[in-house]
Amino acid sequence: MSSRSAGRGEGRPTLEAVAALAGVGRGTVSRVVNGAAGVSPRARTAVEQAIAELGYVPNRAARSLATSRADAVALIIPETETRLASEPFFASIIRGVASELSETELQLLLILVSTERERRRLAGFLDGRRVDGVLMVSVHADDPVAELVESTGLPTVLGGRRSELEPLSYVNSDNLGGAWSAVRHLLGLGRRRVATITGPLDMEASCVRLEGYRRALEETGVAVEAGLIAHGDFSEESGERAMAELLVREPAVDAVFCASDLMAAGAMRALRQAGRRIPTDVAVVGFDDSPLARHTEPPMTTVRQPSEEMGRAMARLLLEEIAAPGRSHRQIILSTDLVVRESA
Amino acid sequence: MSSRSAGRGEGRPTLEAVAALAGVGRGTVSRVVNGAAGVSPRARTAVEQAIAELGYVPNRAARSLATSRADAVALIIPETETRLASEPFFASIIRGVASELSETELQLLLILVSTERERRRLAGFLDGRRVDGVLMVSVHADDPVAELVESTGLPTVLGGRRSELEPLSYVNSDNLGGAWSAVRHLLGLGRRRVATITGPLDMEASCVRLEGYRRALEETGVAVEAGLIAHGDFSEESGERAMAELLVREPAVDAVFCASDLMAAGAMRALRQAGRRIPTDVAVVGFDDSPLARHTEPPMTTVRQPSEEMGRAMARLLLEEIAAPGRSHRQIILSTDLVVRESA
DNA sequence: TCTTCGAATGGGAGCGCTCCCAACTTTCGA
DNA sequence: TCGAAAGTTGGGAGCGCTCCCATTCGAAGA
Repeated sequence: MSSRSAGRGEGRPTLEAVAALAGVGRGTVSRVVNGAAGVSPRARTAVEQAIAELGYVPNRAARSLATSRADAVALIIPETETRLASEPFFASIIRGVASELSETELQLLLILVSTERERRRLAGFLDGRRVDGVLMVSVHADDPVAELVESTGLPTVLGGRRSELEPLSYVNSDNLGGAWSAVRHLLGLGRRRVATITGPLDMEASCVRLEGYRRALEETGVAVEAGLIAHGDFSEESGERAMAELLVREPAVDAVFCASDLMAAGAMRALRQAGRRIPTDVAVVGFDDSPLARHTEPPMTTVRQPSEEMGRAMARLLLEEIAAPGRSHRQIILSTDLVVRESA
Repeated sequence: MSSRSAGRGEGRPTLEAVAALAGVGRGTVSRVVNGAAGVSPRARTAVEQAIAELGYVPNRAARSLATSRADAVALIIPETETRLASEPFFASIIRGVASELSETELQLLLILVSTERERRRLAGFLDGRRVDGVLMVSVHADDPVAELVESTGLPTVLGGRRSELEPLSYVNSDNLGGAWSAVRHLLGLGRRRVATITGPLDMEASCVRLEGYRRALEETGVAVEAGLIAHGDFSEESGERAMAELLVREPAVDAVFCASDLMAAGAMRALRQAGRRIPTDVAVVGFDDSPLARHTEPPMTTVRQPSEEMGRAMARLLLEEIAAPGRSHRQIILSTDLVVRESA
């Protein structure tokens, strides 16, 4: 009605315009738009018609301002370009999160943090209350980013945990069981000099996979030897290097369990260079079941972790946490399973 | 000053609170926060101190509402889960975009569109003016998503183009040159029965790569034979299938240029199954230089396209377009180069 | 027919920020 | 010494929505 808005020409239709056209008040339109109860069928119809006619779409900034909700969640990936691109794990997580979120009104903000600058920027961002919750994957033990997020008090769900007493909600895959079954498989094949290449030990997943390796060995009465344990950082190069070391240290090694497919691929390369046949001389098992595992020569036996489902579960948990902020934190463990191909 | 805000306890500090503490007006604080000129050094200092003391962070929703800017851009990926996870190309694009954007105040919204529902949701979203601009990759010729985006009139930059007369701004890699040099390399190796496995022909990149193949052949005086051209859809399976077909149709084939690494990996598998040695019997070249290319057996010769740089360039172009909406559209072509490994 | 109570409704009062203009200072040249 | 010009500053008026309360309208019960 105000001559002001009439004079502004091309502005998009507002709630007020819809109300005017439908011949009702703003409150009623708002109720209809938000699906609130207490609107007569007649009014509802009139409003819906007006909305359709005007092509009205609510202005989110205005809504956010009024409700102090952001209608968005952030997915934080504190990793380098290399890992992001080389590990399909992240893409799967993203996909899972996105698909779960697509059922809701929430937007997905992607935040990659690799430099110190980006970390500082993140701090300001989170304080600006631009998101209702945070998802974060690939958390290292003393990750300053994780601590930053935790300190904001925003609803948060991690993919993986920082330690056994992780205070935040998280979704994890059964790393222990996965590693255990991989090594059991190797032992079942009659291998007795079973080595392992671990991931970075400041990540809980790495430690737990190592623990699974240990337990499988112990259970079978095979001694755990320090010489059979080498360390990597999940990258292919580190796997290659670690395998080369193992070969020097323990020439009799006849199997190796790697904490990631990428490292397993590196290990396979090192083995090939050393003239060892896979799996005849040395059996290899990876972890992740990334697409890569099917391309190696021979195709890799590996532990599948349901990464897309992890993303979905993370999103679901976050939604719950946003809905009921008081509730205590929860965790979800997703099971893994061994995919037997030809490398072991 | 208002007793209201005093009574509200834990609300985050507002512009007004900063103004009160600094002993200046709202306008002055706003100017300082936004780096506008016309603030005396004294006032500026006082405001900065107050900001630091209060830990003030501007509320973005309020700013958006007042300025009708969203301070965010969307990256739309209209692809299936499979491609997203299996092609590191997307991850690199994301990384490039994110890193370029981290220099600015803009947020990155990631939108994956695979289902019809998601597409409809996207429409409402874009109309809601929740972003200042749109980035979109993997555009197919008659992509309804692209048309949707185009119809919104939002500043838009594509990764790849839909056709030669693409009206929107875009960043592309030199598909023609890349394919050309790959095939020239094969010919230089003395191969004469050079096949190609194309990508989906509703994508311009696929057509152009095929055109590069043709030209290289023609220039060298080698006839282009329909029988040597097989079609895939960028997936590994399609590459395997296409290679199998080729082997049946043209048993004498001695080289194959594949429009993606993934298809090349599939082709290699088919060759292996057929008992052909790579590259002795059949040389293979891929396209992308994805991490995968280094893992195949033998390591794959492929055309590198600078995907992260593509993401960066897209973001830069979009920033320009947002800053100067009137300007005519632009395009950037990034060069590709051949990475020679062992498969050719 | 009159009262009572719940359902439906309109619209004021913000949410926190930017924009812009009027007003106030300072600084200079005449 | 005075006025103009330039530099600063404060704060009103929104941006479009939600929240909430006062009001209105009906229908059911007495």
